[in-house]
Amino acid sequence: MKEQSCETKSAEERVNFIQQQIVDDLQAGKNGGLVHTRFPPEPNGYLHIGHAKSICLNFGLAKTFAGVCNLRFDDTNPSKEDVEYVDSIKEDVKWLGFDWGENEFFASNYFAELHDYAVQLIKMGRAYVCDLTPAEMREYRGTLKEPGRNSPFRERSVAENLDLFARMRAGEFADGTRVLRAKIDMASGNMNMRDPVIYRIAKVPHHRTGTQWCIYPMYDFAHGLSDAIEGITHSICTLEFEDHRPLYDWFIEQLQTPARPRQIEFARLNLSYTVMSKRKLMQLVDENLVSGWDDPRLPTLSGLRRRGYTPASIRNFCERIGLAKRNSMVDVALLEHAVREGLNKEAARYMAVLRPLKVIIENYPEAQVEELDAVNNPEDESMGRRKVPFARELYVEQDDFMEDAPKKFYRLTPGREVRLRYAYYIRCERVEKDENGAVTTLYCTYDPATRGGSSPDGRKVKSTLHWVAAKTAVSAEVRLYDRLFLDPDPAAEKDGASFTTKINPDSLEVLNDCKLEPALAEISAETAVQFERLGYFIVDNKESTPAKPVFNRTVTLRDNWAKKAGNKRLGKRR
RNA sequence: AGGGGCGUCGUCAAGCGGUAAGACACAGGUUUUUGGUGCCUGCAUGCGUAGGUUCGAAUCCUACCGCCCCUGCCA
Repeated sequence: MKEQSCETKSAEERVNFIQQQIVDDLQAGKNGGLVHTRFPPEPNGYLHIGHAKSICLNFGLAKTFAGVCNLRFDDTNPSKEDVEYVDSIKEDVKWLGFDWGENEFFASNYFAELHDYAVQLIKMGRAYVCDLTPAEMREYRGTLKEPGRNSPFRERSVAENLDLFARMRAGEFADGTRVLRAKIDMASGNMNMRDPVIYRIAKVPHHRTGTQWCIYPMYDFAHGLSDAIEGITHSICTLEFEDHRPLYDWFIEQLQTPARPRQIEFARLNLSYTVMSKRKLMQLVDENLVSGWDDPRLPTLSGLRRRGYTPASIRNFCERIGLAKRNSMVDVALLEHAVREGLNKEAARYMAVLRPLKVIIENYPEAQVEELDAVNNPEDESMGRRKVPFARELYVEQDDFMEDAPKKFYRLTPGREVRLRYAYYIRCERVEKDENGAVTTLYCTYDPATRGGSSPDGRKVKSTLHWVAAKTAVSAEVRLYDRLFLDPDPAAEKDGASFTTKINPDSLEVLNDCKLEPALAEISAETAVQFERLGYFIVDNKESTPAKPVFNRTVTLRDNWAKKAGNKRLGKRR
């Protein structure tokens, strides 16, 4: 052991606790050396970044152990599920970058087998039909501190149970009048073992099996047995299912399934400044607090996609957050870091002015237009260069000019010379204001010797501004997104106030008169770009048109100036 | 008569009896035609608390304390 500690594992080789357990199983010779996982969403909502953690985990495990990962829809409750969701789930998993090949399954495909397993349990005397009402059943169940009582129907004969269950299936009884229960232990400290319901009557058409069934299996019964049917070796789920594990094992043990899957639990992802539960996401959508499941402020995969997050950045994020069993809250700053890191390398740079301020270069020839040379991505030579038109009338950012500038402000101010990126040094000579005293136009002069952005005399300039030539500018709408909630943990509702009261009123700001350099008109809806000095943006995949381009801000660039200035007026959220 | 889990930096997270990795955040510095990027530096004598075992404890033992989950015919 001493020897091993000498060759300590590198960060790359370090494994999380689930990988460790799989390695242990493999070394113990279990499952014939195979690893087979599954990602089992219920098609009753859209996937979010918490699901991404699970997807990356399950598909990742399969990959590292040369195994397989199934996509299985856990569709055992037709009243809540819909094909709309199965379609969106498939799209999202694919987009995230995972391929389940032929391994697309549905728990509903196993309804016949599951039914047979239930019959088998009845024959073994391990399941019975119970006529208690839901209220009665609750009463019989006991409480956390007190044992439950046996149902008066617990000792029905096998023959009677078989008959009743067959008639349940045949549709003879109304919803809620009878259930099939496993006969385990009403006195168990684990509530899940107090004769859990395994089948209920629901005369509801199923999105895949139609009206073929009017009884549907419960999660605990269906899930583990579906795992067994598919030959899953490691069934990864979240912490709240930890005390369902004895039940999971019980069904598999009783029914002596050929495959013996093992359930392992991990802590689900919580992200600061957002909500992750399907119920809460659904509420935001239903109450029109957001524009839909793909609202760019939501942590849904469709929302993140529309916001401009890349699959790679999300996978990267999932890699970095680690895996453990303690409940935790990951700082959304880590997600933002992951997307900036990726986009810094990949995104082409362009110039766009969000809040235009007119600049007139008085000594620049009236009709002249120059094509100036610009680098597409300083991080990646191979992305080449482009031409940007420059002319007498330009727009710069309102934030980049201050008439009475504090000493630390080194952008444009009267009398000061700054650089227009890839263009010239200009000096602000005077300003024009409207009747309210607001600056409307900057009159500047340029130095023709500084073409390209550097001066032959080596003269320094305090800052470099982005700009767009007025004549050739493309007008666009730009949507500035910020975190949806003011509270780092809106779901906690500590003060008793609903999470919906903590929505950030500034989570969306729509700018209608933005000016883009012409090259931006050609950008496709899938291509992330950087607006220099502002952030990363993407064409809105729903509402942008060639006539009226719409860009969404994915994330701002880090901004030390705004941080230091510590105030909004000086351009905090640009 | 309760059962099941979890406590290591502001936030995640390694650590598996040999003397506290890493990331994000934060704070400095430096480079820079993006106040971006990159680079450098700093950031737990401490691992929920208290005892114990040991040459040696975040790791083992005991007792406390704190937090999360469980009483759907949801998953």
